[in-house]
Amino acid sequence: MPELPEVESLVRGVRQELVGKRFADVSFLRPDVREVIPAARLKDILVGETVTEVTRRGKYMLIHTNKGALGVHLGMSGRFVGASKSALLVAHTHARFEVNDGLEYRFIDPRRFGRLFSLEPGEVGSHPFLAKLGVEPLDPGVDLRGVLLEASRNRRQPVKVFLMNSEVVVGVGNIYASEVLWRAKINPHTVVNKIPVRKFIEISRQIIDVLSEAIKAGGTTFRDYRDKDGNPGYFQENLAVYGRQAKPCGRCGSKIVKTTQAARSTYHCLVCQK
DNA sequence: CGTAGACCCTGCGCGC
DNA sequence: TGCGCGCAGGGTCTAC
Repeated sequence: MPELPEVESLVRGVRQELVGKRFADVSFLRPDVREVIPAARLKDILVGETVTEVTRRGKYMLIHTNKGALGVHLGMSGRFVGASKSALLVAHTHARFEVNDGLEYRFIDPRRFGRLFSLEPGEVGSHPFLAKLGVEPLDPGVDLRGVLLEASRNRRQPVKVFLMNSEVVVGVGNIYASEVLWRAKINPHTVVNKIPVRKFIEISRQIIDVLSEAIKAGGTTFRDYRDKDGNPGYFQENLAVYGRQAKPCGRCGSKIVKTTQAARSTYHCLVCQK
């Protein structure tokens, strides 16, 4: 469900509302999501503790206290939404994080591809889920073009699959990978180490531009992404190819085609993406 | 080491 | 109306 812009939008909202507040109670409605939830450790880290900051690493949201952090990944269908404590529970609500003034956050995830886990203080760089993640594309200190170029040297996979490899660069998921390549006028099926070096400037620039624009629009709600208030994002109105099979390309008017790569849908224009 | 494919799980829209 | 099928913003594990 969420890619980097959706998680970033969520993180900003949660940060604004939670930093400085204290968790009154935390409860888990089932023992596991994707893995077993470390319930006792999370209660120790959160209950009675003040939220010091809310951060993002790739598609992970991290809610910190002085005792450690709660890690949240939304998977494909996860939501992390604020609600009043007395509001009815919707199906697939797996965890409740109660704050001290009648508010709580709920983790809802029908497919259970998401995860809830604990981090010890200072473990952001070494936790098994985070340690192997690639660079943050929107970090101004990152030479994105250089990283992509270097990582592509020994790879023979299609460029779209390559861009979705979170061990190289985080946050580029199935929607934005197609969008980036349309903007860069590159066919998603092109083997990545056959792409001319000069084109990596354009690829990296479009990654940064697309993700930045999507964050400004509050993310993309193609099916069911929602922010902490249950509101959708609006970037879907700006999608050039994703979900637009058989519709005209906004640049050349040719039909957008839908193909499959690594079991995921890919969209591109046959004419202007070479 | 790099790559392809299976797999995890539930819900929804579609065609019949 | 009811049912089966395919598909869904992700990530990990295995076999080659």
